[in-house]
Amino acid sequence: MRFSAMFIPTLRETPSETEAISHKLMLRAGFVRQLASGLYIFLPLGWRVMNKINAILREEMDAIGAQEISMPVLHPAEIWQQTGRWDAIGDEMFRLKDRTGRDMCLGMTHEEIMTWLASREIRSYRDLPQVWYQIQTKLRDEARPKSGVLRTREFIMKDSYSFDVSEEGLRKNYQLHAEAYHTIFTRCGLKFSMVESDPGMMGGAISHEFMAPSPAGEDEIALCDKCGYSANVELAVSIPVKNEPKEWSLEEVHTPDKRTVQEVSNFLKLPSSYFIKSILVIADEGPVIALVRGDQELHEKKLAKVIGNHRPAQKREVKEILGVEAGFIGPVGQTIRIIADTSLKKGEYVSGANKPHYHLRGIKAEKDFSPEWHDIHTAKAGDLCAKCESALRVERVIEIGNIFQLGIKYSNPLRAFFLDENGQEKPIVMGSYGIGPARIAAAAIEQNNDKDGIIWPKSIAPFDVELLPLNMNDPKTVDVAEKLYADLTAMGLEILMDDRDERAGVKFKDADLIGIPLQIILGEKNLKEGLVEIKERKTKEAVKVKVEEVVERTTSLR
RNA sequence: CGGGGCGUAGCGCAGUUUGGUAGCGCGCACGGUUCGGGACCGUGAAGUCGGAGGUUCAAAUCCUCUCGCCCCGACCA
Repeated sequence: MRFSAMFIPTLRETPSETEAISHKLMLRAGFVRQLASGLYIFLPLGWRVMNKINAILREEMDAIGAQEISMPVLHPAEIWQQTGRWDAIGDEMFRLKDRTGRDMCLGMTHEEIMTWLASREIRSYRDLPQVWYQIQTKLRDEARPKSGVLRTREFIMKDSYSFDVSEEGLRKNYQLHAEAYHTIFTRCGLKFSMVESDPGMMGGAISHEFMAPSPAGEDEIALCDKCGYSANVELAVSIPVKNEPKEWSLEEVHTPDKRTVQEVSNFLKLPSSYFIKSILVIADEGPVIALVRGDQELHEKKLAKVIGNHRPAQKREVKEILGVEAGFIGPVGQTIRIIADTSLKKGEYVSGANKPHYHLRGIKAEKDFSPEWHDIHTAKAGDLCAKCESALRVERVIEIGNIFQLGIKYSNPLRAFFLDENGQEKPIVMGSYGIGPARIAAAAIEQNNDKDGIIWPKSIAPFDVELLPLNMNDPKTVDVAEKLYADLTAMGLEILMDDRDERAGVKFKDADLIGIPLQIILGEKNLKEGLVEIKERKTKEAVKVKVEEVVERTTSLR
């Protein structure tokens, strides 16, 4: 491609109202433009990258026997009503009516439609297994689109669905997908981890997420370098570092106006890990006290799994229900339901005395209070791995893919049944598997950039090589450039030739910004000696090479 | 949905406090000089100041309403 013939609107200045590096660089380098909040236009360069990624997705999906199909984006409501998600999902679903008044929605995902197809077409165990996938647009009315292409309202997703006769078949397809995903992300040049994840509303028992480390991410994962344990902090379990034992007998201590853990900790000159944080929440069943150690944070979702929907109590409610203001509540002598984090089972603690301006020191679990024990704290860096007790690391990550074992959650309500060898009717056992190609692109930029711009991994770069004939008014430069362009193209390389009548500086700046992995620089002086420069975008290292050797050297570097 | 910020030329911004009829840099067009890391000189085009209503002799500026975008949080199948 000739630069002059391609629409590459680079920007010298960073548009304001952008935060994520990938967002800034995609805009500046002319890969995307924003249409509205959470809606992006992919320009020629951006679309080339997307297609590179999609080609890898297709190759690896085909390699595990998945078959590409294409499903509508507009769905009738009935199918979503049958699985209950029409009602379970709120404002995030785009809904509309057709001209006859029929309820419709725009697909946020395709479990329902894929299962509908299976329910109509799959009758016998002989028809199974099947794996179907598509690379298709999804629409979600996100509460908060953000970070450029990372969280949008309309996005392309590679989604595949496996259909099996048994759990065993599902596990096999699940495993195949996990392996394919490893290959895909490795090929795309990403650093990533596969972690245990919370299936959430997707349903099913087991799910994993593929996470690319980046400060622009929205999730956090806990990692153990020793035993390899890795999980989304949504469900990661950890053991807080143990306290030195204390020889305390139970006694009240006067703590005038000291309410927060921090205040009492400073006042008593005791680390916050010796305190019990008592948090009153209002659940559907009524008030519940949640206890976590003073240096830990309560994990709302873990607590929700135990007591269901709940909200923090207001200050006024604390006083009404417990008879003492929030700063001085504690577990001892309570009659309402108490859920305590398991890390409090051992040790001696300080907590509120349920009496204004007093705390109790020397509290022991089971002796002074008897709660229900659950893991309800948030795993944090420095906590110990629940499996091998070495220190955990916590990393911010971008979710680039996920895999779910759905089981019969969708096949049952949609009556996707088959007859087994014995003529027995059984629901198809399903899995679903997603990858966001735009997130791969964004994560690749987040992980590979410098002050000058993007540094694309070779596999997903919009072009293999950028040719930079510096002076388009020099006939020799143009001749050599045209020849190299033709020869390299003939070798199967994709070349972007900056044939614009621009100054050298402009071409260099744009080339670095756009981030094509190899630059071949044709300067007048070098050409007089029969030389050109081959420069790696990543290292900025350049070698001078004879014109005749360029094709060979370039193909070997690629 | 809660909190905060911002809408002035394609982009980045000043002007708003204290009303007086819109400006700078980049980009763009044309001419000339330049030509290995975002050149220089000159000329020029380009803005219903997000929108609607109001106050006023006069509104980018003050008031009311409204739309949009960004950030933090909640949410995220």
